Amino acid sequence: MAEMQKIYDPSQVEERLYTKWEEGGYFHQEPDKSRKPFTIVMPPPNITGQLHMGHALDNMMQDVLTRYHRMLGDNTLWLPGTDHASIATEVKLVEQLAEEGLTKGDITREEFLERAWKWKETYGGRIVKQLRKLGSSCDWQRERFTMDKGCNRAVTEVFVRLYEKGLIYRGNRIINWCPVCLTALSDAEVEYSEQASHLWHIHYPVADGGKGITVATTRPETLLGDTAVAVNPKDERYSDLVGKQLILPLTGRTIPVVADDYVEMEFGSGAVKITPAHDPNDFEVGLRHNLDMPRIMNDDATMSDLCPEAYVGLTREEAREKIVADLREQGYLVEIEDYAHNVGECYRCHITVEPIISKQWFVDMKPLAKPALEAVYDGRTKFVPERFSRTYYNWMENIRDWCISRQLWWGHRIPAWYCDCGEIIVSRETPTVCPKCGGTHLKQEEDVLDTWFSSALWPFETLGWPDKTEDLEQFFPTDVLVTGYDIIFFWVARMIFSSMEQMEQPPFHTVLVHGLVRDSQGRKMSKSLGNGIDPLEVIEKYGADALRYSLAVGNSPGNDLRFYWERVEAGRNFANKIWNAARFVMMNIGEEDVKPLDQVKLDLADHWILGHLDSAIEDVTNYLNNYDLGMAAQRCNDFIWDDFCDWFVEMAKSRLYDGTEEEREAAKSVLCAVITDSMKLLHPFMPFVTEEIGSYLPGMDSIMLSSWPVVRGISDAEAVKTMDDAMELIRRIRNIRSEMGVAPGIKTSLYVRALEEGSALSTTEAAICRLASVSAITWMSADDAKPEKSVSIVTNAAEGFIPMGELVDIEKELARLEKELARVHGEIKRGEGMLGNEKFVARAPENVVAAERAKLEDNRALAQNLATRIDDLRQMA
RNA sequence: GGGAGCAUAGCUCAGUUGGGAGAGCACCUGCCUUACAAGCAGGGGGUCACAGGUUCGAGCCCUGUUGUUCCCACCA
Repeated sequence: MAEMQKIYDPSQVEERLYTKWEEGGYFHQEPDKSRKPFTIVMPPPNITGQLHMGHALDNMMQDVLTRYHRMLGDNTLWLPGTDHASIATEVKLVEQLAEEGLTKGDITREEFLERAWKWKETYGGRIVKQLRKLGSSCDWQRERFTMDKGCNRAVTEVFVRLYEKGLIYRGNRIINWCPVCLTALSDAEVEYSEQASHLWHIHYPVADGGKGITVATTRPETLLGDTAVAVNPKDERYSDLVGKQLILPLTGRTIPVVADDYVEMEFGSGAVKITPAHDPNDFEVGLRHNLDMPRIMNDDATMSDLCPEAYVGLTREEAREKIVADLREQGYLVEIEDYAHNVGECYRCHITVEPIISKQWFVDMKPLAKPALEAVYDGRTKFVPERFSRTYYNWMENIRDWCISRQLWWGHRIPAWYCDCGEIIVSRETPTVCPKCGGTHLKQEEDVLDTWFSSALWPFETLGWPDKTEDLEQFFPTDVLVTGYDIIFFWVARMIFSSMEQMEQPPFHTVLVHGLVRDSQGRKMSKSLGNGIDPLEVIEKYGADALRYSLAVGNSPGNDLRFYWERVEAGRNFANKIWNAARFVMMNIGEEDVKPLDQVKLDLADHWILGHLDSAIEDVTNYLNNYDLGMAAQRCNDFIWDDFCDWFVEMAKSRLYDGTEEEREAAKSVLCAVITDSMKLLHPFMPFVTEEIGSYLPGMDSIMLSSWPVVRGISDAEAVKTMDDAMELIRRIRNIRSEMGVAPGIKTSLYVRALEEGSALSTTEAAICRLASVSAITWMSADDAKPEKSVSIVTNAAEGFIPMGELVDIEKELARLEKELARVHGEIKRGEGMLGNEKFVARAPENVVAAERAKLEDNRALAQNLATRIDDLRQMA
């Protein structure tokens, strides 16, 4: 057997073990109908991405669950993959072109895609290599890519199905346009931030004379596209002007005054300029009043030739400046007011988006949203923590149609073809003739789909859908989705409605939500701030186990956590601690066989540690089942460090060094059993060090492939209690020594007043002496103490129960709780005006009420129990 | 405007059926005790934001207040 090093060095271990696991096929399992499946699909990182702390956290959590379920014996699959990240990748590629002095216009689509695939080959593997460093036990044999052939087929299938159902349509609508990426964006892809700006008050004179109207705007450059001024129909100030024409300054055009409810009378002057082509609200007004919708900006946000000649070709910023100057000069500018308002930016390039009318493809969301909402309402999918379901409701109930077309090249090209006759053909296969006119001149849609369209299908497209594969049958629906709260809208919501539509069931039963990893000052880690911590650097310095530990301990579901090097250090220290504990065990076991627990005579300390091990197993199992990873990790730490290392190992030394053969056998057996189970419990969190230690343990091939520990129940409760007394005794002696300033090296004799004659404590006397640094214990009766010359300790085994008053009327308590419950649920009852005009009937309360009622019944039973106990105690007293 | 989170020891945070106020780091004291100084033993330190309420009992449940962070909506 190899000698264990004094200090655990992860760099000597991690890569070797990972290679062993991967090449040994440890991560891969074939579908096995005889076993319960457990499936996680990995949120696919972007191929443009580099591993960051968010990935580290996300993947640690998934790995913990995966390793746990694998050890439970489930048919476990963690399916990895990467995302083509349409827009993000295209941004990179355009940058790359720019370095060569080129633009997209200089090369063909085919050349561009060739570069993209090449880019994917070069950099796309980077992130998956990095994920391996974390110890991620995902099945790389099943690795997928959102743009591989299978995914492309799934995307096409879904698109065609939705189109045929009338849920995908093409239309002229106002959308968010990024003038740099030169593509449409969905609402979710726009980020808003408050910016200091101005409110410009501009006077629009009446064409046939009269006082005119002053409007306020944050965007004076859009004036050139105004086709009306709107006022509230109830606003008496303007009632005589409705229907009249106003002069639109700088243009020589006249525009009508229209009445529309959208206008708030109280804000500003109560009159709004209407630019239908460049503002979502104005667009709606424009539709209602049949207004012209001139697009006054080009795709790159320069002023279009629908503007007066003086402005054509200016950028929107230049146009604003010139227009304000011209208005001022011509006397139309009434006032400039400071004003802060929210401005939308492209989530990729952070340029201010321009709302623009454009012909795009959309998904009709309302019919899809309804089943997706129901799935969460009735608990088929649960968010952990639960509060994120409200975030989800909030978004899904107010869902708007999803703009899915992107004017990009890198992505799934929309499977639609246009015939010269005007017919649109949406088809799974490339069509050759137009079914309407028989024409053969068909041109495929240039646009690609939103990245999230393919991500939305991830839980089933990766398992072989639309084919009915064995994988799909066994592993779908998946179990847990682990992700940050920041992409609930982008991704989770879309996976749920896509799965409800295509698979007629939710894609997973649990969404485990985690927070963001922030820096030590609580700031978001970002490239621009330069405050990001590279997980690979952490791994290099302290090991993947230490990193994982630092992300697990002290983190509760859904909450952000701050990154601290100190925490990683604590993880490293813990790894080293257990390494040395194992080293101690191995040194003492030697080459001899270890007897099974049922063949040795257990002493007090054995019963005690085995009892504590049982409860640790129980707790850790429960925590993991409840997705409370932080608590589970903490519990492992506490048991191993405090109970096992600080107490049991120390207690066992007397027997190992000075004990009889029988005592040595027992100590070795227990040490071995406990360290083995400890490594198993900890393995999901710290896979490397536990696996490495496992390789030294007798009869252990791989901790990773071993089975999850089970409660033994062989510990004797009385013995545990006596051991607790012994520990208390030791603590008191230590205290007294410390107060008296007696160094540990100086052994004193100890007189203990035992409460009982021949206490069981005496069997562990040697260990107590050792831990308390006393040379001997003299047991005395309670009457014989000689406190003045010796340390006198009294153990009090019968100390204290919780004093509890009389429990009052249980019925009253129940009634009160129920009243409260009714009120609470009265408040959260939802269902007003959701999904547009369609009234959605919520059925949240029924099952919640049932659950609450069950809880109350439990409470009641508990209360009755306590009352009985108190009665018993009273009678005893 | 709507919604959610957070406020517990000097710092960062745990605390899930209401009954012990805790961990890591920092600090103080004593220890190189043959697994581990990346360690061991002992210790100081908190009116659990504030005010009410329910309860025999509240960090935990209810109401309100203050401070703070975030998400959604976007009244020009």
